[in-house]
Amino acid sequence: MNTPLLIICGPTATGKTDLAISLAQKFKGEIVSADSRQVYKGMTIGTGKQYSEIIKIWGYDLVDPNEEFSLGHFLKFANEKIIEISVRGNLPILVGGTGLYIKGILENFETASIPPNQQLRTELENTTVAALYQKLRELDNAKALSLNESDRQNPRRLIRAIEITVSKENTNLFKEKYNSLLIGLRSDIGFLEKRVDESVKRRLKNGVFAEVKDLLLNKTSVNHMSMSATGYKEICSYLNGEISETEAIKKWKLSERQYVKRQLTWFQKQNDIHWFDIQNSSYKSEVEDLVEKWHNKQCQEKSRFPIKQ
RNA sequence: GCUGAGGUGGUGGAGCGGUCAAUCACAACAGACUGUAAAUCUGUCGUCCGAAAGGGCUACGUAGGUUCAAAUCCUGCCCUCAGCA
Repeated sequence: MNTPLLIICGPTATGKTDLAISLAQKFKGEIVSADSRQVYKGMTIGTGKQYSEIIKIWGYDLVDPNEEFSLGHFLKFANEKIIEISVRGNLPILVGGTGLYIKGILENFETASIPPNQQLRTELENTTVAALYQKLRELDNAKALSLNESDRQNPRRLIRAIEITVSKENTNLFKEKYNSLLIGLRSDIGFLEKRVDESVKRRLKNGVFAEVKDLLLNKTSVNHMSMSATGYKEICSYLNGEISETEAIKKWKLSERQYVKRQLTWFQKQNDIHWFDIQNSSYKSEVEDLVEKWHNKQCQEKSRFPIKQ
């Protein structure tokens, strides 16, 4: 029998973690965060981490903001964590807004374990998209043809595709299979925008500016991926004197809204998500009912086919 | 009141007689996504008809004028900004 895995996804500022905590209490769960920016130490206020005293949340503070972290690291970490939690007899709950990370857990990404090839990336840095595409066609024509019009013009994707063809690494390292239930939280865009604005306000009050200042003082490079996070990016521009404080806040709010839309576009396309509107006052109990049914079924099967973990 | 600069699409800002429905950027809208994913990339973007090719209409403060042709030249008027009174 496959490991049960409860997943809570959706755009930012929908209360995913709050919901997860309450479900974890009810169903004896532990949370694994699927968030590409909460992995960085010291990025707490801006990324909206919610440390909980009652429920363990894994996946926060995994690396320094100057370190590399990406899908491959996440899959390794999260898959191990989920199994551990399950072995412990608890329910693993994966919570987050990083769509690719969640997809990576659910599907088998064969090439996700191939690490970046820095030398190659530097070499190809200034190559035009046309030339990159041409190169990919020579190396792996099938792959090149499989790319859509958008990706054919995306240097980052083209370089990665080339990187994979050149790689000698073993693939297929993350091969877990889960019995998952996906819960998606969302609402109409106007409501979500309001929530996002409030959340920005709250984080300002909680001292994000000071947090970013500290990070920069601790030698975090503005060019590092961690500092491309929404809010951090804008605050860095302000601290570097490129824009005013008011502008930074305005841009931050804007980026948040745009991010919400991108997340909605992504998640809308994913299959098997049970969607709940957070404006619906009874959504929490509806989620609980659904999870309970699913959870009971998992438990029954477990007792019917007991296997040694 | 005088002098100088300027008024362009949702915004910033090019254009300075024809190839202009107007470079570009931003916003907006739609979308893509298999180790950077809170990243990156694509398409649309005055309006109407059309599946498309294409066509019609309305537009560069405003009213006139010059010209075969005006966002671009000239004049009046109305605004904005800067300097002087």
